[in-house]
Amino acid sequence: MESFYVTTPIYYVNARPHLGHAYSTIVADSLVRMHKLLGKEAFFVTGSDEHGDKIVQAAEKNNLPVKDFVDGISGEFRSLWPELGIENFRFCRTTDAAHEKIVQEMLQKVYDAGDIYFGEFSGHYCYGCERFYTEKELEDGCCPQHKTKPELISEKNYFFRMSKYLPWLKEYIETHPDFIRPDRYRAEALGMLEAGALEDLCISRPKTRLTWGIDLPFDTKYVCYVWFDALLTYISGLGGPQSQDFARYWPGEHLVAKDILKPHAIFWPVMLKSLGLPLYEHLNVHGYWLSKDTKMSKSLGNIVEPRAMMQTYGQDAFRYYLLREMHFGSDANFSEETMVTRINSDLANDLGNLFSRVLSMTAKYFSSIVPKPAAKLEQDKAIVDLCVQSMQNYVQLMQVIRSAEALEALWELVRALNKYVDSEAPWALFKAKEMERLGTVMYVLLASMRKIAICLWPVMPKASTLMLGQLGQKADEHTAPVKTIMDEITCFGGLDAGTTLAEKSNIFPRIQR
RNA sequence: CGCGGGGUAGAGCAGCUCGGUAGCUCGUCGGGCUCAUAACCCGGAGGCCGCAGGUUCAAAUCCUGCCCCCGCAACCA
Repeated sequence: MESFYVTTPIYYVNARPHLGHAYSTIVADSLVRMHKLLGKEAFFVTGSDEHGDKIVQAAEKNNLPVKDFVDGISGEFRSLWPELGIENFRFCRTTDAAHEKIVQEMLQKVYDAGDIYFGEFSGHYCYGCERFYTEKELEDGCCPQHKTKPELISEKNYFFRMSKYLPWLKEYIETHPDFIRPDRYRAEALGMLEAGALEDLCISRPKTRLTWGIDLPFDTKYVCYVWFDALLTYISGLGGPQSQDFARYWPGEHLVAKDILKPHAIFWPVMLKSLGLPLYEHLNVHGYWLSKDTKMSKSLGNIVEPRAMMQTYGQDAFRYYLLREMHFGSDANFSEETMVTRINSDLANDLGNLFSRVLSMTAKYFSSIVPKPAAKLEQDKAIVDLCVQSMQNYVQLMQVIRSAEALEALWELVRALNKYVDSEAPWALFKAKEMERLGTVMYVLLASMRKIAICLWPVMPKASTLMLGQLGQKADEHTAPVKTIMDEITCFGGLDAGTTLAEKSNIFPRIQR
């Protein structure tokens, strides 16, 4: 059986989960479900990044021991996902003993390969902030926080010979056009390399400054830099390079937001190269959810709570909205108003109403039993063709994480079916007692609806399951409804005549404003 | 000249790689149907495609300049 592996970022636990985290993770889940629908074995790794300065500071602010603090936030992340219909994941914490062990092994390996050296670094250090500032961050030569002059201090640290691999990386990105996608972020990454401004990466922090981290195996007076630690989760989540899962699932896909492009586009490939491991397949970079064209932030008070949205609008509708509204790569605006519009027009009016009208007609005309189709006319064949077309586009686009376009492609079919109902006017056929023709029309509709329900499982697992149930199909939200969707694309049947259906349907009620 | 993205109907977006009737969703106006969740279907109105030049028989699409918005800018999640 083929396999598929994807990761979300390993979320930094200095704050609670917000909309952006939810989006990344929902995309990962829908992608995994899509691949399961293609008959593959698939899962994703997500988790929490728990080391570093910021965490220690956040814990202090909350008057909690660091361990208690990270346990709390990490737990919040972990428990949120199932509420959003997200499953098929392994949740990894950078404080897990297994992870720490692998990080140390990897550090030792890079060290032994001669890619780590001990050197001196000097910079503007603010004792108040306990961090270095760059020239440009300083305001009139002073720390922007404390308005004091930072001290120019030198510190001995371990450096990773990143520069050695940068020419290779540049060429790799140039010769692999979709290694980083969409294209704009590939250009951005090349820009970082172009500038020639990247130097070797400092991968240690002296314990005099920070103890909350993983010890360097070759010098216990230092802990590991958080990114070096966190990125390795993508491998430790599989059990490390020696594991069976690694052999089976690596290389996989990465899913990140644009703010962490650099570590994933530059640091990580170089680390993998130095470790002698295969590079990931693709780095898939998405944009930000904005609120009124502005970045969401705690200080502005425009943070969107995913749990609250889910509770108000429902898990499926929330997932649909996020996956339909954001064109992967670009920023998108989040607002409840546009969400309600989407839910009402796409889900209630187009899809929900289609189910409602067709099921109630089948109840009226055929006592809710799937009729046997007779010979198909031109207009019926057109629907069958469109089914193939839409599903092909949908599956193809979902795989490259263009869910907005994918859903658009599927909705072409939904709209065409509503149109077909109108043009074929089953109620007129019924009045004219043309039962054979009526049976064909209803069959075409019901069989198409079944296809749509199957397609939607990755996006709306609960609704998909409900729809399939109403169509007399066995389904549950945790298991892909068919062995492989490819078989469904090539053959229009799949719904047996004689199947008993639900008498009515109200899966997506309109939201009254 | 730091890097990158963007400026297309009232709103949100696609089209730009490979020039040739400007497209989609929502909204709006008019009509149709009656199976349905006041839903569905058809038709209309609405755009000098940021500005100014250039190339071309022809430019939203290629080139040049300018204006405006947004993000990023070496240990920062």
